[in-house]
Amino acid sequence: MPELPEVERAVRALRARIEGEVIDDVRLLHPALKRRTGQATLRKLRGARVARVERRGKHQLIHLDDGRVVHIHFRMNGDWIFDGSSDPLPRFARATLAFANGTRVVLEDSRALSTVDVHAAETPLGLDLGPEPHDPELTPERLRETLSGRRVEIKVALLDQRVIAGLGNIYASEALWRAKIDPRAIAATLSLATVRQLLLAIRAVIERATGGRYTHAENARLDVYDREGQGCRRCDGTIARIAQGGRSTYFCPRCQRTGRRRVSRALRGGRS
DNA sequence: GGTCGCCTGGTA
DNA sequence: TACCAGGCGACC
Repeated sequence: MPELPEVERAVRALRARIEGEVIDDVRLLHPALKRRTGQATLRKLRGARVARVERRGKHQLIHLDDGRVVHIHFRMNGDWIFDGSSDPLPRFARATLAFANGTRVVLEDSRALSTVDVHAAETPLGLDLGPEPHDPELTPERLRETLSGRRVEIKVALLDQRVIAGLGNIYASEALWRAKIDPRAIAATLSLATVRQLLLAIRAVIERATGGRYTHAENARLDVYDREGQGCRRCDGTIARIAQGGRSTYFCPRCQRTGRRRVSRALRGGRS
């Protein structure tokens, strides 16, 4: 479930439940999670109070009043379930955070790729993230500057969290469609005008999704993602799916032409 | 810069 | 049975 709007939604729900509350018990239920964080570290969380809950990109940070930070990333499938400490655990419960007031937060994640880490106080988190999409300091000029050093395809560059924090595979495809940019265009070659369109598109697709949730049942508002073989909503083209960096990209080869690479006749196969 | 592995499930 | 999955870090 996680891209920025979904994580934002999760963070807000988490904040409403746990800010100011005292931790009673934190448990990791899956071997992959236990491998990352030891039992002793978890035990020491007891009695700490949650000072504030913050999102940075797709990371969720629970700041404790002693400066420690519980750091959660949902990866592909994670989500929060809020219930009471004696309720039966959901099938894919991977971690639980129980609080003194009886609130229980369950990390549910069928694929078990989510991560939970505890950072010591006064320690840099090392998230290495770029600006948030709505950061006013993220101007077209600055984004172009960032992209100017990248010889990768623009779709691949957009998934790099150091370029823009929080953008994921769905919205990268959606934004490129909206801006009419070929996802295979080389990032460094995009003009300032094109980057300006791209930034507007990124903000628009995220804006549209905030508070929403793109499950399969509800993704009717997606223009290209998961629409391979279906008609483009803007032209007579047909949505195609290609692989970039091991991920699926959906796009319309007919109307997403900005930045498209010219292929020489010789490379194309020698026809005159 | 590109590919693979992590995990496990849903779906064609 | 095979393929695909909203992410990311390790590896060549």
